[in-house]
Amino acid sequence: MPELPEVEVTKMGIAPYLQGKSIREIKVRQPKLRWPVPDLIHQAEHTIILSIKRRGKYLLLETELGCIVIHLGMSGSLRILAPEINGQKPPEKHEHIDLICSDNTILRYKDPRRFGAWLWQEKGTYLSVLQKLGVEPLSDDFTSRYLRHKLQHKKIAIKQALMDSHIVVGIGNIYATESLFLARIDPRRPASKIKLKELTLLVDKIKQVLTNSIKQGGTTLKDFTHADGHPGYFAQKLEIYGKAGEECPLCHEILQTIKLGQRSSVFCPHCQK
DNA sequence: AAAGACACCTGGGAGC
DNA sequence: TGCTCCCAGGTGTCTT
Repeated sequence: MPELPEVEVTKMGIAPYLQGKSIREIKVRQPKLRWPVPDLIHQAEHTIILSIKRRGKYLLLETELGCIVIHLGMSGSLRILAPEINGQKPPEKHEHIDLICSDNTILRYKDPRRFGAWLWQEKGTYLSVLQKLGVEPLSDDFTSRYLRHKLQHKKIAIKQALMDSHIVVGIGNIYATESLFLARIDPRRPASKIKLKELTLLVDKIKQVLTNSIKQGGTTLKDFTHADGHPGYFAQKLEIYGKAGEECPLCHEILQTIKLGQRSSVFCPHCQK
């Protein structure tokens, strides 16, 4: 499930193959994603990919006329088919979109659950989904003071607040679970009740976990052109995510699982207060 | 304004 | 082995 590190690694993986290339054609085999793929996306055809950026979990392919905005949802992945490496493989099941460059390099999008999105943001206009996003967790704007300000009237659990992209982007269930464990904060606590000192530690752990994860993913970049379609990132080394019922790595008590905002949450009742 | 529920979708695992 | 059931997950939108 792609969270910020996976999207960042994807960006780094595909950028060298796409930057400066001309888009010959965008082939949409399955337009029914989270939102229908807009016809206007074809405006990107015959333009140059100027740069590839990331905002939250969105990838932005910038052209002269606007931006192709890609979200991987929870099962989406991108890979590169380069003519000299793996040629022109026919698309397989769930490979919904090809972005074909004039030199025959293909950016191929696969998304079995179709929770992802391909959108078009015309130059000078702004998609509301992008406008509403909160701060980047790895930027200097993401501080304990910012969090305290955003959370001061929030009664929801701190874990849900961390996963709210209007507050801070890119943190999903995995990294929210992990960073709260590392900061030893109980995920159920009301967001407004977390002390500034705890928020400082939490912000620090979030940045640390995301940075480490990007570093690990960066070692597997070559996989973006592997013929088997491996998306180029692997399960990261996680402390407690997905380990309910196992022992806490710190105190060896049994890790508990609860539902917070319809999402399962693992935590250690002994270490996280 | 804030919080909770819900929808979207498919693969995979559990249980029978 | 094969069927059914349930769950996972991101996030916008609708309801309370």
